Amino acid sequence: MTKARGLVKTDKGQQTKAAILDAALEMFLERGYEDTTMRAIAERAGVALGNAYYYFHSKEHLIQAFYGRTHQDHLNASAALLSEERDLKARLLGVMRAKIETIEAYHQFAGKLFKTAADPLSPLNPFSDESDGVRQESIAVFKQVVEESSTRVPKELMAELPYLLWLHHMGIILFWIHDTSEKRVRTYRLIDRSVDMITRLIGIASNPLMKPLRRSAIRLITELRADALESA
Amino acid sequence: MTKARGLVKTDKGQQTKAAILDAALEMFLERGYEDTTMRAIAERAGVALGNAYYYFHSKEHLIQAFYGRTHQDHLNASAALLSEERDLKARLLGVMRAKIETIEAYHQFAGKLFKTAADPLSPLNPFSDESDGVRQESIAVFKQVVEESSTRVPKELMAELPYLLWLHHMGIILFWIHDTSEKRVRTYRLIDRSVDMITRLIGIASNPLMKPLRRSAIRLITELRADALESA
DNA sequence: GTCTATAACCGGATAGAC
DNA sequence: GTCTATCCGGTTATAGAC
Repeated sequence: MTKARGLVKTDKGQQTKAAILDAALEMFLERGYEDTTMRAIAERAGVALGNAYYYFHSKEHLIQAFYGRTHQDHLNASAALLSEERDLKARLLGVMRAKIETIEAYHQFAGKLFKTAADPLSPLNPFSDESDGVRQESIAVFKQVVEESSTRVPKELMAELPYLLWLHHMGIILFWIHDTSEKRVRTYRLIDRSVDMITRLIGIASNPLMKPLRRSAIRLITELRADALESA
Repeated sequence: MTKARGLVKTDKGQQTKAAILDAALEMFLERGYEDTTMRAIAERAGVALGNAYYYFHSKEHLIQAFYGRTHQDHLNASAALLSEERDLKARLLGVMRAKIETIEAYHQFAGKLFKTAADPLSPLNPFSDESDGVRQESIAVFKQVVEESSTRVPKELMAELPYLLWLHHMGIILFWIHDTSEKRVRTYRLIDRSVDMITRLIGIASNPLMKPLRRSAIRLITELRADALESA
């Protein structure tokens, strides 16, 4: 209700905003999030400190661009696989590996990033309203992974599966943040194993005998999703 | 290896440290974590600002006391149930509800707390070495939940189940942090539903026909646990 | 109304005297 | 072990230019 802030109208404004953003992402990569001051960002971008705040509510808001940027990278990196491969397991595996590959460069400051994202009140929180757009797009990728695969999934499960896979992917990222192994081998191993488990579980859950359990599980997930997103 | 800080030797030191801690926890409850300044804590404790930092490396370190305190509360709140009830589902349900009840008073600043705990480099991180003691004790509660129940669990599953239940409990807390519903009804509902699912899954996983899947799952969990704790 | 710049404020953290 | 003085950086207020 207050802020016209960030709603840039002029060309010059666009350029200024982009300059600030570029400077920020550059410096985050160079020296990490916490060691990059707003003053330094403003200086590199060639604007005054107050001006940076005119375009970005806070330092955290600069990170939102990171989401969008890496998401786009991820889409590009996954596109070929998703159009060629039809096996569900291979699709999921490929998409997850691509995800880690696209964010790998940011590993050193991902911890700080995650830290701010974990705050329920932060706009960066993946469950928050402000993250809705990115989250929807991210879930959509997993929807595509399943829908355009050769695997048949019961309709009721299909309704929740993309969200579940997105949750799984968030868990993998959490693990990756903590993973200090060389070349992130542990994360990749975890991906291999968990994707294997998931595809097997989907198979089992699709068995008609599992219907009662499946219904309970789906009710659980549906509520979980509704609640998590509503209260965020 | 560096710091003698916080290693209190004298009686007077003990008292000062305790005074600071009490003042801090009081004020966190009264006005929340972020609205409580170190200056205000020092003032209420009757010491100088610098002195508070002599005893606690940072504001975050004041929170560690919170862990110990609520864990003890949780143990007390669960003791009666654990000695009387033998049904696994009832035991797990009781322990989980007791957990939320014991931390409910801190809900308003739990978000900030979680935020710092999410940082891989923070000593408050539940996977960190510094948290090892509390984590072990916490996992031990779930070990007791299963072992002293009337349910038989395959040995290989039994080895990982306490850790899994602890992970589930961390997930519930994460949900609770984001839960703004009245009386936290959503969290309690999630507990009911997820505990129901878990006990059913244990039943299914214990079926001999499930052995191959069970083995895969257990291998996944074992590695996950080893990696998460080693790289922390 | 759109944008820029300067000067403060505030609170976490540290230095160093006693 | 305790204090005072100070730094530092995120954030805000405000004045004004286009």
